[in-house]
Amino acid sequence: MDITSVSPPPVSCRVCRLGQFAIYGLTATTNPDAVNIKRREVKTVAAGRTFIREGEVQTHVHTLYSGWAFRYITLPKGRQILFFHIPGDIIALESLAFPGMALPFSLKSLTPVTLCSFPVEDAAEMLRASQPQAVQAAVTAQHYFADMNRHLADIGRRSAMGRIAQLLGEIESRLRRRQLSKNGSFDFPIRQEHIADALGLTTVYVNRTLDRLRKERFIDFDRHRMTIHDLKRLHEVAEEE
Amino acid sequence: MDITSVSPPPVSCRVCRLGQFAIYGLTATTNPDAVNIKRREVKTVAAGRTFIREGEVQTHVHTLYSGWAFRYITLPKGRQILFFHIPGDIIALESLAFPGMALPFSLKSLTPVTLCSFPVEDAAEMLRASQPQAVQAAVTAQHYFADMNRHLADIGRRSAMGRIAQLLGEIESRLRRRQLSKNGSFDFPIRQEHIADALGLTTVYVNRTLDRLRKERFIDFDRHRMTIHDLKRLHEVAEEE
DNA sequence: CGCTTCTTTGAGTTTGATCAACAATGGTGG
DNA sequence: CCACCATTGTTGATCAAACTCAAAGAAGCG
Repeated sequence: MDITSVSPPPVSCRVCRLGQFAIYGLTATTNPDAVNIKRREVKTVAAGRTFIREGEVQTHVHTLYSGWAFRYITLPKGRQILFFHIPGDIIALESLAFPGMALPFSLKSLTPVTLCSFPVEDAAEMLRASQPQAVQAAVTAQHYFADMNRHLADIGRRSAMGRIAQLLGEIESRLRRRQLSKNGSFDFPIRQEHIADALGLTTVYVNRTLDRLRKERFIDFDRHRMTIHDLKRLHEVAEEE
Repeated sequence: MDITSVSPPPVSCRVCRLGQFAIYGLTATTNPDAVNIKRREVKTVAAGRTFIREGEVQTHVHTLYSGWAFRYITLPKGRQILFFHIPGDIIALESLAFPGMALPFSLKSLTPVTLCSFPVEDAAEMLRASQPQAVQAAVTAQHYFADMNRHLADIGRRSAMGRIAQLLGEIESRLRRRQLSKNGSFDFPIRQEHIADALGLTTVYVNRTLDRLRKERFIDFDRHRMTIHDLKRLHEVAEEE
């Protein structure tokens, strides 16, 4: 892993606002010290760094404590972004499900990033220690795999407009669950190039489509912030196109 | 499950040519009777039937003993085919990885299909009983999830020509590993409509593209059989477009 | 043989890509 | 604080890929 620096004194898991959303969320709520003990490292990564490379075997799973990152595959024709990670996400979940697995994708930071890292075996033990926690973790993993199916379908069948509306809607909904979106307005460090790489479009066309969405008052944005004016209407666009 | 009829006297797993390719393949090779004992049912399904529906919880995992099927999601805009299953494939692998999970997709038969079904718990036990078998099964599952990532990338970034070449190449390679393709020639019960639904194209355009591949002597086909004349060249097309 | 499901072909249209500038933004060092 | 540079975003013109609509041929099946 490409670590830029070790972060300032780690906050105790006891006061972490994001732990409840992590894969060990139940434990984080009922017994934060149990999480704190397992957390071996807190790492920071500068913006724009590939900090996990395709083919690596991960000894740790990571909770994205702050910042955004994305998961991608490199293809002859360019890169395909598979997923955008927001604060509270678990990274390298598959290393937990399949210990020893070589990851089939890389990870790159969009912003400076802070990761809380747990040895795979310790994380697994934490889940095993509590039946309800194990169930919750399994549900998270299921959602995650089901989402992959859906994403595949989204790319295959929707127009540029529909795909972008869908992506924005999905990101907003994930941020909202973490209390990181207020009234449809949220930090948005994704550049148009990344949207293009995630949806199989060109940057130019992403720009024109975003412009249409802006002109038609669906959304507003500048380089740092996105605001969705009418989530329901945006959702309709996503469904219909 | 939508069972059309119970099949004729089940063949013993001892003489099954496909068991070695299943998720319990190692056990099937070293101790076929252990597999036979766990196999509770052999079912047949007529062609063109949806035999597992989205949202169902599976009590069994199934090995596709004969015939082809596909996995799909229904969307407002039509269906998205996620995967084509060939003989020897495991169906509903995720029910084994996550017992009790509601499947996020449906399954439909392309041809008449025979399934060997194992209670989830028995299958899990069979894997646990042998360390090397457990490892092999985990590897299979990993490949499977990695393939999903790749498929997503394929749809996003390739032209119609590239996608079709890629799909044909991948199917041929999977069939070959099961000794179901000889010299690039194999049974092919997939209709052009299914290719379209898998790749996010229209049937008409799939037809024109297949026609181009035929005219340029990459492939030959009629309704039942596909022949790939030069696998390497087809692979190049898949990579480049 | 008659019906249904698939495949094939034609003509015209739309979506999104390509190529090429140029403008705005956000650091950075001086 | 300003000048400079590297990214990122915006716009125009043109082109190609893929879609739509429509209709006619094969194939397969009862």
